[in-house]
Amino acid sequence: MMSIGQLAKQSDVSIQSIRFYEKSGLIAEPKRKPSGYRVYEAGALRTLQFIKKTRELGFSLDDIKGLLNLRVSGKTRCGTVKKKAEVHLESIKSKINDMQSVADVLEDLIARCAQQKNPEQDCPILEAFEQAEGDCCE
Amino acid sequence: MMSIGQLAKQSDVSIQSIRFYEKSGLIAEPKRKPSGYRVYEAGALRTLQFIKKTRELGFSLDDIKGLLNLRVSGKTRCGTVKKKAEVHLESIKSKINDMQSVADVLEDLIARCAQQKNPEQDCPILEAFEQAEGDCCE
DNA sequence: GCTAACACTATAGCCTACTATAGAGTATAG
DNA sequence: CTATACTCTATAGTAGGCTATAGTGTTAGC
Repeated sequence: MMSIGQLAKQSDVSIQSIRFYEKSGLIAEPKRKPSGYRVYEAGALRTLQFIKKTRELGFSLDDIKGLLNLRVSGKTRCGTVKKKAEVHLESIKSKINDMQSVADVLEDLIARCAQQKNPEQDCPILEAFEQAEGDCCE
Repeated sequence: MMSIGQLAKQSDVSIQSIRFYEKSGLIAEPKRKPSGYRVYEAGALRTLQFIKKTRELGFSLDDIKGLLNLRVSGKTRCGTVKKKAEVHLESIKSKINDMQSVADVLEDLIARCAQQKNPEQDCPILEAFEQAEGDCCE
Protein backbone atom coordinates (compact mmCIF):
# COMPACT_ATOMS: atom_id res chain seq x y z
CA MET A 1 0.00 0.00 0.00
CA MET A 2 1.46 3.29 -0.99
CA SER A 3 0.77 6.88 -1.83
CA ILE A 4 1.02 8.32 -5.32
CA GLY A 5 4.31 9.92 -4.38
CA GLN A 6 5.85 6.65 -3.30
CA LEU A 7 4.54 4.97 -6.41
CA ALA A 8 6.01 7.73 -8.52
CA LYS A 9 9.41 7.29 -6.95
CA GLN A 10 9.42 3.52 -7.20
CA SER A 11 8.24 3.45 -10.78
CA ASP A 12 10.17 6.49 -11.88
CA VAL A 13 7.03 7.90 -13.44
CA SER A 14 5.92 11.39 -12.46
CA ILE A 15 2.84 11.93 -10.28
CA GLN A 16 1.19 13.89 -13.06
CA SER A 17 1.82 11.12 -15.53
CA ILE A 18 0.31 8.58 -13.18
CA ARG A 19 -2.83 10.66 -12.85
CA PHE A 20 -2.78 11.17 -16.60
CA TYR A 21 -2.57 7.43 -17.19
CA GLU A 22 -5.46 6.96 -14.83
CA LYS A 23 -7.57 9.48 -16.72
CA SER A 24 -6.57 7.85 -19.97
CA GLY A 25 -7.74 4.48 -18.75
CA LEU A 26 -4.35 2.79 -18.67
CA ILE A 27 -4.40 2.15 -14.98
CA ALA A 28 -7.39 1.43 -12.79
CA GLU A 29 -8.74 4.03 -10.43
CA PRO A 30 -7.19 3.21 -7.08
CA LYS A 31 -8.91 3.16 -3.74
CA ARG A 32 -8.98 6.40 -1.81
CA LYS A 33 -8.43 7.38 1.75
CA PRO A 34 -11.29 9.32 3.36
CA SER A 35 -9.24 12.40 2.53
CA GLY A 36 -9.37 11.55 -1.15
CA TYR A 37 -5.72 10.55 -1.34
CA ARG A 38 -5.01 7.71 -3.74
CA VAL A 39 -3.82 4.43 -2.22
CA TYR A 40 -2.03 1.96 -4.47
CA GLU A 41 -1.32 -1.73 -4.23
CA ALA A 42 1.72 -3.53 -5.58
CA GLY A 43 -0.05 -4.38 -8.83
CA ALA A 44 -0.12 -0.72 -9.78
CA LEU A 45 3.66 -0.62 -9.61
CA ARG A 46 3.96 -3.56 -11.97
CA THR A 47 1.52 -1.97 -14.36
CA LEU A 48 3.46 1.27 -14.34
CA GLN A 49 6.70 -0.57 -14.99
CA PHE A 50 5.01 -2.28 -17.87
CA ILE A 51 3.87 1.05 -19.26
CA LYS A 52 7.28 2.61 -18.80
CA LYS A 53 9.07 -0.18 -20.57
CA THR A 54 6.70 -0.33 -23.49
CA ARG A 55 6.80 3.46 -23.84
CA GLU A 56 10.57 3.22 -24.10
CA LEU A 57 10.10 0.71 -26.88
CA GLY A 58 8.07 3.28 -28.74
CA PHE A 59 4.56 1.95 -28.22
CA SER A 60 1.86 4.60 -28.11
CA LEU A 61 -0.41 4.85 -25.09
CA ASP A 62 -3.13 3.38 -27.25
CA ASP A 63 -0.96 0.41 -28.15
CA ILE A 64 -0.13 -0.06 -24.51
CA LYS A 65 -3.76 0.07 -23.55
CA GLY A 66 -4.32 -2.78 -25.94
CA LEU A 67 -1.45 -4.77 -24.53
CA LEU A 68 -2.63 -4.16 -20.99
CA ASN A 69 -6.08 -5.36 -21.90
CA LEU A 70 -4.59 -8.53 -23.30
CA ARG A 71 -2.79 -9.00 -20.05
CA VAL A 72 -5.74 -8.20 -17.92
CA SER A 73 -8.08 -10.43 -19.84
CA GLY A 74 -6.57 -13.38 -18.05
CA LYS A 75 -5.85 -16.15 -20.51
CA THR A 76 -3.94 -13.96 -22.86
CA ARG A 77 -3.32 -15.49 -26.16
CA CYS A 78 0.35 -15.17 -26.89
CA GLY A 79 -0.31 -15.04 -30.60
CA THR A 80 -2.22 -11.80 -30.30
CA VAL A 81 0.56 -10.18 -28.36
CA LYS A 82 3.13 -11.45 -30.82
CA LYS A 83 1.15 -10.09 -33.73
CA LYS A 84 0.98 -6.64 -32.17
CA ALA A 85 4.68 -6.70 -31.46
CA GLU A 86 5.32 -7.73 -35.05
CA VAL A 87 3.22 -4.93 -36.44
CA HIS A 88 5.08 -2.47 -34.28
CA LEU A 89 8.40 -3.95 -35.29
CA GLU A 90 7.52 -3.61 -38.95
CA SER A 91 6.71 0.07 -38.60
CA ILE A 92 9.98 0.67 -36.77
CA LYS A 93 11.88 -1.19 -39.44
CA SER A 94 10.33 0.78 -42.23
CA LYS A 95 11.20 4.02 -40.47
CA ILE A 96 14.76 2.78 -40.10
CA ASN A 97 14.86 2.04 -43.80
CA ASP A 98 13.61 5.49 -44.69
CA MET A 99 16.14 7.13 -42.46
CA GLN A 100 18.89 4.92 -43.80
CA SER A 101 18.13 5.95 -47.33
CA VAL A 102 18.40 9.57 -46.30
CA ALA A 103 21.66 8.84 -44.56
CA ASP A 104 22.96 7.16 -47.69
CA VAL A 105 22.10 10.16 -49.80
CA LEU A 106 23.80 12.51 -47.39
CA GLU A 107 26.83 10.27 -47.16
CA ASP A 108 27.12 10.14 -50.89
CA LEU A 109 26.83 13.89 -51.18
CA ILE A 110 29.44 14.45 -48.54
CA ALA A 111 31.76 12.06 -50.31
CA ARG A 112 31.28 13.83 -53.60
CA CYS A 113 31.87 17.09 -51.84
CA ALA A 114 35.15 15.77 -50.50
CA GLN A 115 36.28 14.70 -53.95
CA GLN A 116 35.66 18.12 -55.32
CA LYS A 117 39.07 19.40 -56.25
CA ASN A 118 38.22 22.64 -57.94
CA PRO A 119 37.04 25.19 -55.39
CA GLU A 120 35.54 27.32 -58.13
CA GLN A 121 32.96 24.73 -59.02
CA ASP A 122 29.56 24.53 -57.43
CA CYS A 123 29.07 22.44 -54.35
CA PRO A 124 27.62 19.03 -55.20
CA ILE A 125 25.43 19.05 -52.13
CA LEU A 126 23.76 22.27 -53.04
CA GLU A 127 23.36 21.11 -56.60
CA ALA A 128 21.69 17.90 -55.55
CA PHE A 129 19.25 19.75 -53.36
CA GLU A 130 18.36 22.09 -56.18
CA GLN A 131 16.89 19.28 -58.20
CA ALA A 132 13.31 18.52 -57.41
CA GLU A 133 13.48 15.04 -58.81
CA GLY A 134 17.11 14.25 -58.95
CA ASP A 135 19.82 11.90 -57.96
CA CYS A 136 19.34 13.32 -54.50
CA CYS A 137 16.23 11.70 -53.20
CA GLU A 138 15.28 9.03 -55.66
CA MET B 1 3.76 32.44 -61.96
CA MET B 2 0.92 30.90 -60.04
CA SER B 3 -1.56 31.34 -57.26
CA ILE B 4 -1.35 29.53 -53.96
CA GLY B 5 -4.16 27.25 -55.09
CA GLN B 6 -2.31 26.18 -58.20
CA LEU B 7 0.86 25.70 -56.24
CA ALA B 8 -1.03 23.58 -53.74
CA LYS B 9 -2.39 21.36 -56.50
CA GLN B 10 0.91 20.97 -58.26
CA SER B 11 2.88 20.23 -55.14
CA ASP B 12 0.15 18.23 -53.45
CA VAL B 13 0.58 20.30 -50.30
CA SER B 14 -2.46 22.00 -48.82
CA ILE B 15 -2.89 25.76 -49.01
CA GLN B 16 -2.86 25.99 -45.24
CA SER B 17 0.35 24.03 -45.04
CA ILE B 18 1.98 26.32 -47.58
CA ARG B 19 1.03 29.35 -45.53
CA PHE B 20 2.17 27.51 -42.43
CA TYR B 21 5.54 26.77 -44.00
CA GLU B 22 5.82 30.41 -44.92
CA LYS B 23 5.12 31.49 -41.35
CA SER B 24 7.59 28.90 -40.12
CA GLY B 25 10.30 30.30 -42.35
CA LEU B 26 10.67 27.27 -44.59
CA ILE B 27 9.66 29.07 -47.73
CA ALA B 28 10.28 32.68 -48.61
CA GLU B 29 7.49 35.22 -48.54
CA PRO B 30 6.30 35.44 -52.12
CA LYS B 31 5.45 38.57 -54.03
CA ARG B 32 1.92 39.81 -53.79
CA LYS B 33 -0.61 41.19 -56.20
CA PRO B 34 -2.04 44.57 -55.29
CA SER B 35 -4.96 42.61 -53.85
CA GLY B 36 -2.62 40.84 -51.47
CA TYR B 37 -2.84 37.51 -53.27
CA ARG B 38 0.37 35.51 -53.18
CA VAL B 39 2.13 34.97 -56.50
CA TYR B 40 4.63 32.13 -56.76
CA GLU B 41 7.44 31.39 -59.12
CA ALA B 42 8.61 27.96 -60.23
CA GLY B 43 11.26 27.87 -57.50
CA ALA B 44 8.57 27.72 -54.86
CA LEU B 45 7.26 24.52 -56.38
CA ARG B 46 10.70 22.93 -56.24
CA THR B 47 11.10 23.97 -52.65
CA LEU B 48 7.72 22.50 -51.74
CA GLN B 49 8.56 19.27 -53.47
CA PHE B 50 11.77 19.16 -51.52
CA ILE B 51 9.89 19.73 -48.28
CA LYS B 52 7.32 17.12 -49.12
CA LYS B 53 9.95 14.55 -49.94
CA THR B 54 11.99 15.16 -46.83
CA ARG B 55 8.85 15.18 -44.66
CA GLU B 56 7.99 11.78 -46.03
CA LEU B 57 11.45 10.63 -45.08
CA GLY B 58 10.72 11.60 -41.51
CA PHE B 59 12.59 14.87 -41.18
CA SER B 60 11.16 17.45 -38.82
CA LEU B 61 10.41 20.89 -40.16
CA ASP B 62 13.40 22.10 -38.23
CA ASP B 63 15.67 19.59 -39.92
CA ILE B 64 14.28 20.60 -43.27
CA LYS B 65 14.87 24.23 -42.51
CA GLY B 66 18.50 23.36 -41.92
CA LEU B 67 18.71 21.46 -45.18
CA LEU B 68 17.03 24.29 -47.05
CA ASN B 69 19.46 26.73 -45.55
CA LEU B 70 22.26 24.62 -46.95
CA ARG B 71 20.69 25.09 -50.31
CA VAL B 72 19.63 28.68 -50.02
CA SER B 73 22.86 30.12 -48.75
CA GLY B 74 24.01 30.28 -52.34
CA LYS B 75 27.67 31.00 -52.47
CA THR B 76 28.48 29.13 -49.36
CA ARG B 77 31.79 27.46 -49.47
CA CYS B 78 31.51 23.78 -50.04
CA GLY B 79 33.30 23.06 -46.79
CA THR B 80 30.66 24.83 -44.76
CA VAL B 81 27.87 22.98 -46.48
CA LYS B 82 29.70 19.73 -46.03
CA LYS B 83 30.11 20.34 -42.34
CA LYS B 84 26.41 21.03 -41.91
CA ALA B 85 25.52 17.96 -43.90
CA GLU B 86 27.82 15.91 -41.71
CA VAL B 87 26.11 17.15 -38.57
CA HIS B 88 22.76 16.18 -40.06
CA LEU B 89 24.11 12.83 -41.02
CA GLU B 90 25.34 12.19 -37.51
CA SER B 91 22.00 12.99 -35.95
CA ILE B 92 20.22 10.78 -38.44
CA LYS B 93 22.63 7.96 -37.74
CA SER B 94 22.10 8.21 -34.02
CA LYS B 95 18.34 8.14 -34.52
CA ILE B 96 18.75 5.04 -36.61
CA ASN B 97 20.83 3.43 -33.89
CA ASP B 98 18.22 4.16 -31.25
CA MET B 99 15.49 2.69 -33.36
CA GLN B 100 17.59 -0.29 -34.27
CA SER B 101 18.14 -1.19 -30.65
CA VAL B 102 14.41 -1.05 -30.04
CA ALA B 103 13.87 -3.25 -33.06
CA ASP B 104 16.42 -5.73 -31.74
CA VAL B 105 14.63 -6.03 -28.44
CA LEU B 106 11.31 -6.58 -30.12
CA GLU B 107 12.76 -9.09 -32.52
CA ASP B 108 14.24 -11.06 -29.67
CA LEU B 109 10.98 -11.08 -27.78
CA ILE B 110 9.06 -12.18 -30.83
CA ALA B 111 11.54 -14.97 -31.44
CA ARG B 112 11.18 -16.18 -27.89
CA CYS B 113 7.45 -16.04 -28.29
CA ALA B 114 7.66 -18.19 -31.38
CA GLN B 115 9.73 -20.78 -29.53
CA GLN B 116 7.06 -21.06 -26.91
CA LYS B 117 5.72 -24.56 -27.34
CA ASN B 118 3.36 -24.79 -24.45
CA PRO B 119 0.28 -22.66 -25.03
CA GLU B 120 -0.63 -22.98 -21.39
CA GLN B 121 2.38 -20.98 -20.33
CA ASP B 122 2.49 -17.22 -20.09
CA CYS B 123 3.49 -15.12 -23.04
CA PRO B 124 7.21 -14.31 -22.95
CA ILE B 125 6.60 -10.83 -24.26
CA LEU B 126 4.20 -9.88 -21.53
CA GLU B 127 6.40 -11.54 -18.96
CA ALA B 128 9.37 -9.55 -20.08
CA PHE B 129 7.36 -6.38 -19.86
CA GLU B 130 6.23 -7.32 -16.38
CA GLN B 131 9.71 -7.36 -14.98
CA ALA B 132 11.01 -4.17 -13.49
CA GLU B 133 14.58 -4.82 -14.41
CA GLY B 134 14.56 -7.68 -16.77
CA ASP B 135 16.22 -9.32 -19.69
CA CYS B 136 13.89 -7.31 -21.85
CA CYS B 137 15.37 -3.86 -21.98
CA GLU B 138 18.75 -4.14 -20.46
C1' DG C 1 -22.94 42.78 -63.71
C1' DC C 2 -23.34 38.83 -61.23
C1' DT C 3 -22.13 34.66 -59.16
C1' DA C 4 -19.01 31.03 -58.01
C1' DA C 5 -14.66 30.02 -56.90
C1' DC C 6 -10.77 31.66 -54.89
C1' DA C 7 -7.79 34.19 -51.54
C1' DC C 8 -6.88 36.95 -47.43
C1' DT C 9 -6.13 37.30 -42.09
C1' DA C 10 -6.70 35.86 -37.57
C1' DT C 11 -8.04 32.78 -34.43
C1' DA C 12 -9.19 28.37 -32.71
C1' DG C 13 -9.00 23.44 -32.57
C1' DC C 14 -6.82 18.75 -32.88
C1' DC C 15 -3.66 15.04 -31.53
C1' DT C 16 -0.11 12.97 -28.40
C1' DA C 17 1.93 12.82 -24.15
C1' DC C 18 2.83 15.25 -20.99
C1' DT C 19 4.28 19.34 -17.60
C1' DA C 20 3.10 23.35 -14.86
C1' DT C 21 0.28 26.22 -12.00
C1' DA C 22 -3.18 27.85 -8.74
C1' DG C 23 -5.66 27.36 -4.86
C1' DA C 24 -7.16 24.38 -1.54
C1' DG C 25 -7.08 20.62 1.88
C1' DT C 26 -4.24 16.79 4.54
C1' DA C 27 -0.53 14.41 6.90
C1' DT C 28 3.49 14.21 9.69
C1' DA C 29 7.69 15.41 12.42
C1' DG C 30 9.35 18.03 16.03
C1' DC D 1 0.68 23.37 17.50
C1' DT D 2 2.96 24.58 13.73
C1' DA D 3 5.79 24.23 9.78
C1' DT D 4 6.68 21.60 6.00
C1' DA D 5 5.72 18.18 2.82
C1' DC D 6 2.32 15.98 0.48
C1' DT D 7 -1.99 15.51 -2.14
C1' DC D 8 -6.21 17.01 -4.30
C1' DT D 9 -8.83 19.12 -8.55
C1' DA D 10 -9.13 21.84 -12.48
C1' DT D 11 -7.20 24.38 -15.85
C1' DA D 12 -3.71 25.93 -18.92
C1' DG D 13 0.47 25.51 -21.42
C1' DT D 14 4.02 23.04 -24.44
C1' DA D 15 5.71 21.19 -28.88
C1' DG D 16 5.09 19.67 -33.57
C1' DG D 17 2.39 19.83 -37.55
C1' DC D 18 -1.08 20.79 -39.15
C1' DT D 19 -6.60 21.55 -40.17
C1' DA D 20 -10.85 24.25 -39.72
C1' DT D 21 -13.63 28.30 -39.28
C1' DA D 22 -15.28 33.03 -39.59
C1' DG D 23 -15.64 37.03 -41.82
C1' DT D 24 -14.21 39.65 -45.58
C1' DG D 25 -12.26 40.95 -50.06
C1' DT D 26 -10.93 39.45 -55.20
C1' DT D 27 -11.00 37.30 -59.66
C1' DA D 28 -12.87 34.91 -63.65
C1' DG D 29 -16.37 33.17 -66.58
C1' DC D 30 -20.75 33.79 -68.52
